[in-house]
Amino acid sequence: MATTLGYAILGLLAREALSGYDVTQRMKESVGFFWGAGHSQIYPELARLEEGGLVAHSVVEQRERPDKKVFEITPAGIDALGEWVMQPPPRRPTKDELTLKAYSVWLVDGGEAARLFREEGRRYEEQLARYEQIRGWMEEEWADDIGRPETPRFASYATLRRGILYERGNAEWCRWLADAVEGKPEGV
Amino acid sequence: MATTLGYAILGLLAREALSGYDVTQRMKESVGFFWGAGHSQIYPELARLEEGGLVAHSVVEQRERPDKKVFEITPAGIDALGEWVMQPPPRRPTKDELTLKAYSVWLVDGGEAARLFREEGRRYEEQLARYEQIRGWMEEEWADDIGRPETPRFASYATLRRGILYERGNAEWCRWLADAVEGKPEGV
DNA sequence: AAACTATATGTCAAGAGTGACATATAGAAA
DNA sequence: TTTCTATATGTCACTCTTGACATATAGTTT
Repeated sequence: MATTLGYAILGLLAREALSGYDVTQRMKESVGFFWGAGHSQIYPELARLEEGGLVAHSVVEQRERPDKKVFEITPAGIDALGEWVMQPPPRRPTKDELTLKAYSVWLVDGGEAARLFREEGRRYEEQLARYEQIRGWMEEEWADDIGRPETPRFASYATLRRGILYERGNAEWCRWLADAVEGKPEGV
Repeated sequence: MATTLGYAILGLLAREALSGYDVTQRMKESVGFFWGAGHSQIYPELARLEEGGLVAHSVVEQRERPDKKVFEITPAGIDALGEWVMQPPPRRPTKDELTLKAYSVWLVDGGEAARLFREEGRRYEEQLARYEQIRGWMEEEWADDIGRPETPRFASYATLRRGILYERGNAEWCRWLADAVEGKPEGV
């Protein structure tokens, strides 16, 4: 019924009612860790979801800000989201531009390549540190819900753990590659 | 100058001259581990690369098969590829449909979710096993080149290591999540 | 004889995604 | 006073990507 972006939005609205602007913000933080979209994709997609009866909006008038449309997920939306969750996702090729660059790294100077991959590794480590911090916070503040798979907090925690493994793997690989192109032997 | 797909193709042609059909096959194996494209994207992209002077083709007549166009990278193509490698890639959001499903996993039955994530975990483990096998083969057969960052074999080995960390992280996470939605405590 | 597979090269329509353009309110900063 | 930032919603053109359609040779299988 909906597109993948549609299900990403439904995943947010299943937690709380949001305006298109709010959805756009969430796409830069929480959900943004594993899916992405700009507002130019989000507003039309919300309209399509409403057309399909998966969400409904009401206008909220504001005094100190422009009025906004707040979207709520419908029972049909909850059903559609739950059914989509259980379908095994199609196996699409991972597209990783940094790995693609590594594939041609043999053409360039080792020292310069080391600089690039060390810098990229730093970025992954920074993101990893942010994730680890959020994880610590969640494990303290959400201690009870994290053990309950039927809560949205458990699901958020699960996706965070995925992000941590991802960033850690990337950071580790960048470090290894930077060392290797500089001629340092493995494990030093 | 070229698109990311263009650089993926140049990365292949920097190793050996290939027909469009060959490039398509490589996109399902080696390069396909971190980039993807069907032939309907590859043929027009090869034409664009040729227009830009980055590749050149010659027609090879065959008796038992249809004739083919074999593409070679030009010196300008090598230069463009090397320059692109050194540019830090734009930070695009990781798009992982399985993680997106995990974000809404709290809506569905724990037992059914466990089945899904265990099955997906198996797929990652299978891919990991394939990669580990290739790694073992490379470390035996390519032992000398793997220590030389200026060889294409080193670069291929580097991307394989990235793939191993990726699949391992995914498999580990799927196992953890399947256990968690079934109510099993951490580390059992 | 017909169907299927592998090789080989292309086009086309539709959908997904990006970045720029466009407009509006209101507070805060320069 | 002007500019900047945050909130708020939208469109548009362009590019990227996917999947189907299209054609052709030659060997293998049914």
